[in-house]
Amino acid sequence: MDAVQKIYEQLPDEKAIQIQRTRKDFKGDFTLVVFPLLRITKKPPEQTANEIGEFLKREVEEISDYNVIKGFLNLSVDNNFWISFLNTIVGDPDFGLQKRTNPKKILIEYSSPNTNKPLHLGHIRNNLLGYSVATILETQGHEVVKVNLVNDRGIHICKSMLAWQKWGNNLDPDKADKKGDHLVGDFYVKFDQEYKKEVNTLLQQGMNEEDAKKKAPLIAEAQEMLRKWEARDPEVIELWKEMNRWVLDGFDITYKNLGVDFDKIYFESDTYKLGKQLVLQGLDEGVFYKKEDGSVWADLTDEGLDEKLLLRADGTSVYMTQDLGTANQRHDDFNANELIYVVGNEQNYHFQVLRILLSKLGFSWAEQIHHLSYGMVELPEGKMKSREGTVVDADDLIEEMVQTAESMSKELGKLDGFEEQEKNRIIRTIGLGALKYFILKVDPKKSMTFNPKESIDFNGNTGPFIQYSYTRIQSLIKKAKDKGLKIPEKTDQKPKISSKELQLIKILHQYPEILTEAAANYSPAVIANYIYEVAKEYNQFYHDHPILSEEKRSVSQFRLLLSVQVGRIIRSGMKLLGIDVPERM
RNA sequence: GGUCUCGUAGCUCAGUUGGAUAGAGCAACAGCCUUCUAAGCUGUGGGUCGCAGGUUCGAAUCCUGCCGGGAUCACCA
Repeated sequence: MDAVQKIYEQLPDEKAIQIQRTRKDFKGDFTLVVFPLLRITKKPPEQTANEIGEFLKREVEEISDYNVIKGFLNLSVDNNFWISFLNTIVGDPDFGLQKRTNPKKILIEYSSPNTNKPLHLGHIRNNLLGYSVATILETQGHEVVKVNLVNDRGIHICKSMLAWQKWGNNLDPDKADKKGDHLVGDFYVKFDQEYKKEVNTLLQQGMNEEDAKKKAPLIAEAQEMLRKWEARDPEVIELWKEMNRWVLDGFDITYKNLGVDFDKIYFESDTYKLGKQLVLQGLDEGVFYKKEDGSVWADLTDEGLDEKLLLRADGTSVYMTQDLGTANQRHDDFNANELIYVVGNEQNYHFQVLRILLSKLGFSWAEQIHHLSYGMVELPEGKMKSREGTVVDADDLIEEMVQTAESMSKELGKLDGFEEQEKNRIIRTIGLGALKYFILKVDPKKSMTFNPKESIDFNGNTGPFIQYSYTRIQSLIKKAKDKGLKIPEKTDQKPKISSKELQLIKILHQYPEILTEAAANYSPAVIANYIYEVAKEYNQFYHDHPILSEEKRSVSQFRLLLSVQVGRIIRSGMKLLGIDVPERM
């Protein structure tokens, strides 16, 4: 910008300075797009570019050369700059981590399971996204609180409980030799089957469908149970506590396998009454209104939306009421600057309304609520439907991935010479790495297709490929040490560097930008795709250039240094995604 | 029907927020194991960026309208 001012004696608009990375097929590192500057220079694009380029080459030390193609001024940065950049980052183990002067306190809610069935593929996407975004924000210097709101009450919970009472034969997870969440899920399915039978019978007796669904004895019993639960009936409460414990123990295992965790777990049974007070307050203030039957509503037609029910005629809450309450409570509990909800895109409307209602109630922090909306996970055959048994169970899937990792590794002879225990750890890391990476590399907001067969692929743009690149670097470092080759802290000499080495350094240079972008968009996918690029670039470089050759020691040292740094970037990037990398594989 | 969202190679996905000749992997085909791990590397073929307009020096990207898929518009959570 200064350059433009000096040459043309006029300060350009900040927006008019467009500097970007030069495309691969052109010579240069950074490109200045001169089109926006023509208004000031009043000269043809090429002449303008040449004038600026000449000036920069003369005045700025780091810029070694330039070339002009049409309206693009490609600037080449001196190799010494890249070498000293590499030296700098090697000396900074926290390279890329932002030290913010004004860190935010960010609360992120994710997972939010129901305690009537086990976790499935959709939950996996949710959990991985939530955990990863939390880690990314932390590295950006923010204080992050991870929260899980467990939906542990309601009619669906009663359905499982009722089925257990009727057909459970006092079975528990130990006796059934089954994870508790799966056992309870079985009863949920059982309920639905029996309920359907009843509805069919009623239909055959000539009842219409709507009535039959309402009048079936089982649903009536479940509703009765819910009433008892709300009245704190001791027997029901005890059963409820026990079965929830089974499920939660089961979830803990799945969470542990996925490598996710929480700072605080909320239970809906504790919070479901919140919000009513807020609504009544809003009613007093005239923000909401009451209908003749006594129900309370919000009028959102000004915003282009419908009316929204907040309290039923009998004074009980709905989902939205609760969410108003929990949002408020959370804001009070943590005084967070930002609240992120990781929730599927089927609730986009809900969160749109939630934000509007909170601001209508006068909460200034309403705008700090972010809905991290993610798309459905579909199977090649179509959508997953729990009732039709086409869900992919989380535990089954994890197990399947690990088993595939095992058989692939065996086939390739990768596991020879490992202790049993270490072998198991490695195949777990790889199997889960494949699964996690497959899910995280896709832009969160897009719905994605999950093909179980393809996801287990370990070649190409996959987690195992990246893990593999990392372990090769580790092995390289070890072998270098064994050979007595010292890994340099930095390189003081000025080695001649090849184009591939340069390219790698330039890619590493982008790391901080990538982190910022990922944090701003709440998108681990940005990092995933970047790490793949690093790993791929490294593999190509690695293939072309032997590093440990005796005769070219000085060159080798530099390459070793570069390898170490690539390894660090891969490891930290994978950590941000919540994916482990093995030291050897 | 209203609102939101997505549409890029046969398949799964990127595309640095408006820049240059559109990028990977898988699948197909042809090569590469005396270098440190071949879970790798090299090459070939494959595109009307859903369609049509508009905005401007310049559009996969922004605006409008169609077409197609998905979500949502519950006194379910």
